Formats: sequence, C-alpha cells, structure tokens
Amino acid sequence: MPELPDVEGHRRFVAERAAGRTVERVEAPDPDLVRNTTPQGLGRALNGRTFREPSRHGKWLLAHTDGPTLVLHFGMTGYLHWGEAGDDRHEHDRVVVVTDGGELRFNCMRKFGGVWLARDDPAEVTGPLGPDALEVDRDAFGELLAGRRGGVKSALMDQELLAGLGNLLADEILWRARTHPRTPVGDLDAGDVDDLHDAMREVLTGALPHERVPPEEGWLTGVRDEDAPSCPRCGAPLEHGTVASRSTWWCPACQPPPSV
DNA sequence: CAGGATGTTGGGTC
DNA sequence: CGACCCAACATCCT
Repeated sequence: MPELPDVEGHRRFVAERAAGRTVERVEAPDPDLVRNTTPQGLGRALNGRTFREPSRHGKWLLAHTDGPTLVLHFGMTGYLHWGEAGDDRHEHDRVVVVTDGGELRFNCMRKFGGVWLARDDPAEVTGPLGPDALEVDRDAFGELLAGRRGGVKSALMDQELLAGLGNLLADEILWRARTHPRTPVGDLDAGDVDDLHDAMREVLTGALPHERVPPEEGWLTGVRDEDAPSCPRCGAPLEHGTVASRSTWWCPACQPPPSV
C-alpha cells in the first residue's frame, strides 16, 4: 500500500473522517505497533485533543491535533479505516484511536508500520527526510542529483534525498523516462534529468487520484505481476533483476543499459 | 516447502 | 562521510 500516492490517500481519509473530532481514548490490540511510547502514554497525550488538518511528508502521515501529533508510517501493508464503536474490528487492526464520532483504525498485517507520538517536531520520529517528491521542481531536482554517486534507482528511493518514492514508483518513473535503473546518476545529462523530472511529475499526478500506483493499462505496474510481462509501450519482453536490492522491472528496448 | 512481496533499520564493507 | 549489500522484522500467498 504505501508509497506517496497511497499515503496521500490516507491523509485525505484522516482529513475527511477524523479532522474536527476529539480523541476519547486509544486502544492498542497490538501494543508493539505504538513505537515510541506506550499505548497508555499515547492515550494520555491525545485524550481530549482534537484532530486538525493532517499533512504528509513522503511516506509519513502527520495527524496533527491541537496538541501533539500522531505520526503514522504504513510499512508494506498498512492502511486506515473507520469504524463505529461496537463494530467488529479486523484481526489486523493494531491501534485504534477512539473519537467522539467513531474510531480511526490502523490496520497493518505485516506489522512493518507503526504509530509514533510527536510532542514537538515530527522530524524527531521520521528522521531526516529529503523534500517531498511532489514539491520538488526541476531545478531543485537537478540540485539533489548533482554530486550524487551511485545508481539512479537507489537515488530516487533514498528518503533522505527525496521523500515519497518507493519501489513501484521508481520503476514506473524510470520506465517512463526511458532510463535504465542501473544508470549512474553521474551519467545523466541535463536532458535526462528533464525527462526524469517530467516522468516523476506525470507518474505522481497520474497516481494521486487512484491513491495508489495504478495497475492499469499503460503503466508498468499493470503488467509487472504477469507471468511474462511485456513493455506497455513497445511490446518487448520486460527484463527483471535486482537493482538497489529491490525487485526491478525494465524494458531492454526502451531503457538501454548504461555503457560501461 | 521455498520464495517473494509497494518499507525501514542496523551492521558490515569498500 | 557516501554508498552498497544483506539480514532482519511479521505475515500471507503462490
């Protein structure tokens, strides 16, 4: 679930369902997913507080209140849903914030995500993050890459460089920009950086309405789970390998490998 | 049964 | 320090 468009969807969900509601208590069916305090401590900090308009930085969701901020990260399988008091909960609902108008439920099957309490600056729990990928214009993007060593895919996915892109988005952007994922950043010329920035904007703005990387026609994500996927653009059989320690798909025709 | 999956962290290496 | 790799985390699915 969790790359920038997914988390933006969760942000909208909090804005629609939780903003303006007041916390009555916190319940943690799995207390381990309350990461930097105890469920009791989280409750003491949030009880009586009212959710305000949430924000997002990269893959982190910041559910602000009129006091501290509830910070959420979704790992690989986290999502939010809403329930009314007395509704059956899902077995993977790990943390539940009970408000005066219903329950915000953090569901996380694989338990890679979690919730944190930020009494002050959320950066204390998120750690250092680069600028949000949606906010980076062409010049800023070029400056981020300038001086960067290593491969372009690992750069795009480095949250301290640029926040919000994950494995699916990185492959999607590289495919759209016709750039091989193993291309050294230092080999990119200005036109390549233009193409990458354009592709990033197109992929993000295209994905946002879906609140996910859409597995649709014309997207790499639409074919990457097939048995023998082929390029949605040129039809060549896609290649697969490990790049930046992640499962990676690319088109050998559209994205020629970097010359050694 | 083995292997893989949209993420992050910590340890070790060069 | 910058960057890479791997293992680990927990759970489900093929």
